[in-house]
Amino acid sequence: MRIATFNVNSLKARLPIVERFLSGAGAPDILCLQETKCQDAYFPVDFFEGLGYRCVYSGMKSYNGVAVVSRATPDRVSRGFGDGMDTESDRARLIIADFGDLSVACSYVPQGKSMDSPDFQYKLRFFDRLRSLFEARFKPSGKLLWTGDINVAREDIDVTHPNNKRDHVCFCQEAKDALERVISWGFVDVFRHHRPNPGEFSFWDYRVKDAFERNIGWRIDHLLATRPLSDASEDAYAVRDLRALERPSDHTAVVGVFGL
DNA sequence: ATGGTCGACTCTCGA
Repeated sequence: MRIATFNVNSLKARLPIVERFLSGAGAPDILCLQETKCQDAYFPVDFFEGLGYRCVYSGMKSYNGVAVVSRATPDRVSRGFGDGMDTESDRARLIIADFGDLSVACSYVPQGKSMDSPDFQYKLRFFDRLRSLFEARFKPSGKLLWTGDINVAREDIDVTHPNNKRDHVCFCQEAKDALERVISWGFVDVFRHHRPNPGEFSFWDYRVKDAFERNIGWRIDHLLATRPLSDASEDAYAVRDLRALERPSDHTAVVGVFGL
């Protein structure tokens, strides 16, 4: 089965691209969406059901918003961390869906704005809360995929110009350390396992001229799998075709193929 | 290359 993650930067604006992705060859069985920017009351349920998919979602006005779209109906869904401290933003940034013994955590990790911003502290806390949630609800010996826009590039090969980004909220050591503390709970970077070479990106900044054409990008959308799940992984790839369509998102979809 | 653009929504913010 295929599991994909895609930061759509407004679901409404990207419906034609999502439709193409879900209708074509290699359509994912499970698609995790971020930055839907869509309130729950307006989520396009009928659009997805018309394509043969179920959907669960957690959005808010204007910003954030995540969803899990799937051919199968999830057995259980949770929104936010459920730690008694959830804000509207938290609930619109994390949704977990269970499909039998497979759990899929779809997250939109806060970007952080700048290292001296309170938003950056929120980002660091977000990672800590994710680790606590994984510790409490899951086991590294189970099948869990943590995916989404994680907003951290792990290594120098995950960005085009690493030396210009040492103070960036998505590349500074503090952010990397926070991500690594979650990964060290028991995740394998499935995409990097299958694609060891530089130049594999999932995000190209709109503000950089011809960023996609020149491949000036970042790998910040991740597929992180517990060992039993990564052992079942057969391939992973970024769907560059979606960027060739009209009005592309600044991210593209990243797909993992699993022998499940 | 965070100078730049894009989307949602207010006339600016977040990314």
